[in-house]
Amino acid sequence: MPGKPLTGIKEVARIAGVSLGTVSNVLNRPEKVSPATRTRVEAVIDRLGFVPNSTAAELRRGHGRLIGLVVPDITNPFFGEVARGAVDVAFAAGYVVVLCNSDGDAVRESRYLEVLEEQRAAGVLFNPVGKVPSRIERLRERGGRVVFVDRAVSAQEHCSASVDDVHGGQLAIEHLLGCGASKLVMINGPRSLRQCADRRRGARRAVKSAGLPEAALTEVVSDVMSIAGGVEAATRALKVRPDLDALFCANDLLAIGAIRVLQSVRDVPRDVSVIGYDDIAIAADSTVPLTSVAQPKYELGRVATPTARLWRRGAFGAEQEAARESGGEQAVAELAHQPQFQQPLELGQAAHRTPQGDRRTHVGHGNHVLLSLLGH
Amino acid sequence: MPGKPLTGIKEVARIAGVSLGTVSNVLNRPEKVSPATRTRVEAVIDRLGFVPNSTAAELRRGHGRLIGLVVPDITNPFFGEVARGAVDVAFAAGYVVVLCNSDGDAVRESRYLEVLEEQRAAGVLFNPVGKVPSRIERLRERGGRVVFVDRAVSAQEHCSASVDDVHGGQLAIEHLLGCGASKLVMINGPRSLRQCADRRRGARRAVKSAGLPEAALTEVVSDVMSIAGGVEAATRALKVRPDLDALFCANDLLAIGAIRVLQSVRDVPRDVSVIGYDDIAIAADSTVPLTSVAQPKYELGRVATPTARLWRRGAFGAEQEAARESGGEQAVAELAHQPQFQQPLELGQAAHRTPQGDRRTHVGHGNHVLLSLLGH
DNA sequence: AATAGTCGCTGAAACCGTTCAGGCAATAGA
DNA sequence: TCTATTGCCTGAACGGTTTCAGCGACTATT
Repeated sequence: MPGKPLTGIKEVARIAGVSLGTVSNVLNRPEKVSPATRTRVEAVIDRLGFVPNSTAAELRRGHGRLIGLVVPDITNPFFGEVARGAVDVAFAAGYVVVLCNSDGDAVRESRYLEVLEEQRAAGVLFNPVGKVPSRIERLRERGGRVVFVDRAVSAQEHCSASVDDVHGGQLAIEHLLGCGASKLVMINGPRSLRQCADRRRGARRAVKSAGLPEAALTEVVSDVMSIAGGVEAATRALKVRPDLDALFCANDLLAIGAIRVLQSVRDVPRDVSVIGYDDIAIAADSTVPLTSVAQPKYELGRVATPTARLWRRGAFGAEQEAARESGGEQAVAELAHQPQFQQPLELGQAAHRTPQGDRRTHVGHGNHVLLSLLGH
Repeated sequence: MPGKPLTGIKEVARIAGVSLGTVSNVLNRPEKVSPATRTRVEAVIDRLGFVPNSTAAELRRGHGRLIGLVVPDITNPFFGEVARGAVDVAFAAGYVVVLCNSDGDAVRESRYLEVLEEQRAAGVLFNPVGKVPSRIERLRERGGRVVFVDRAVSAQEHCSASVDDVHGGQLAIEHLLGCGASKLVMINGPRSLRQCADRRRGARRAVKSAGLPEAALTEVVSDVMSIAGGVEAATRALKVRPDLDALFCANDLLAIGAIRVLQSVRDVPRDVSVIGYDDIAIAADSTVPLTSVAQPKYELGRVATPTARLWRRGAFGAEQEAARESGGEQAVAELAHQPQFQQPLELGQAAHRTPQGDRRTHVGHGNHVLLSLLGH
């Protein structure tokens, strides 16, 4: 059944007339082998179609080349982009990303962490459904590298990659005020999520800075951050604040839902300005373009991944040292400036041309990813 | 550095006062162990916080519990849904899905297949970027299970899970004709993709069946099946066929782009009926709901996965036998009727209520997934 | 009472790379 | 000539689990 009995390193060594160790060196430390021998061994490898068995290598090394990405919903374009960023970086380094879709279910999430532990994963990129599960502690004890993505947790406890959501919330409200609005509504997600709490904080701060009374901003909370949630919350918002002239939604899906409702009552965007958060592609390109606070989604994945992969091996040099010296303080690293992150990204303040004209603006974080490294 | 030296099965055996084999049995074949011993061993496992090392197990077994999912673009909601289906099934069976995003790049795709081979993946779910790469043959020779997803390939050569796209194309045109249209345009993807060719074939068939001349349907091809592609193709379509009164797009992203263009010239959907393909969630929920041919996306992933996982172990009983007897003929299996696929799905012919009223219809394949099993 | 079968368990082999102490030979330096 | 140094290679130990022949003890069959 299993085709030809797989060729192993042993067979290669025998045929090439060298020892096991030499073949291994050709594979992993070519510079240690004389060109002549190397060529000969490589020829045999090709001829035999030998493919190294990475399970064996992992067993020996004690850990694998798998990186877990645990997210609540991979069909959400936001996480899709994060995943792309993570996969790209991981892949370039010879690692493989395991997609773990917890589907908003804590049990499943926990089971995934267990599997990753069994697989001796090299690292875990984690966006928890709710509270940080205790299993994470176990994983960490065993030397597993865990990085929270888009979920700042106290820097004393964990590594994380996130953006400054307080700032984001502030940007959103400033944009709305710039449109001349004064009767503001924010449709928020559950405040137990750090991001939501932060965005709200920023929003309130912006209101205050503008010299407006606190009451100028009404908050409506939706349990689910989906289109359906937006529909429901907007309906409530119209009851609570029928005269609203601007709407800030904690993510784009909420905004899409909300706009659907608003449209049936008011002229959007003439009478009501709307701004979302995340800047998912579909929002930019949808039939009614949506203004949104851009997040460096792809970049979040990109930045978090090397941390999960090689944190502790000193690859971050200065940053790591800084974090270590301050005994677990939050290190703010603009990784965009490091060589491995030099690819230009089209984020930041940028107008976006649409067939309907420039109805849309990105209000962005640029590349500013907060990377919190823990002194383990 | 690596916390406490990980407890192995050996340690557990020693402490519980049994042999290695017994611990292994407790883990994998509990029924072979007397209740007394089992409880004792389990207690030790708990106490020590022992987590089996699956790399070792995989090395011994000769294959892993990883299933590769290779797709051109995971941010496309279509593949997102397929992934969900695959992950759900795989997970329930203790397998883990590795997300491999080839990003439309054949080189990267090939590299992924290599990694999966090195990892001795249990199976590969594959939606190739272009031609079927030769590496697939190698993989198969080694006993790797490969299943093509949403990409029917000749049944003599490979397993695949797909839907009848000829039928889908036919459904689409029938819907448009039912709306009273007669000047039809189809915006298609590259005809080198089987799906696109099939959808076109179905469309032409429907035109013919309705007694219309072939010229009633004009085809416009877009290289990329994205929103941007739709914008571009629709612009061309308006030039070629300015009087069009109905539009069929080979996927929803194309349709979204096309509608944006059409809207600026005509009243959609009053003057021009539009139908997409895939029925991605965002299309259903977007500000302008889009009629679409529903595909059982999630189901495709669900059905393909067990095939990749245990094909050859006889798990499909009758189906497998049938396929084997006919020496590689295409076996059409309505797996929806098998116990493991009994969860009801809301697909098929169904009206969809939106705030704007019933502007949207699913025209669907229902659960009918074509599963082509190969007699290896 | 002898034979066969079953049950629960043991212990060692096998899986396949990686690693590392060490060996050998050639070259450089004294 | 003798000692270091360096470059290249060897080969055995190792890692954690699964698998399987086999063993002793007990039960059922004849």
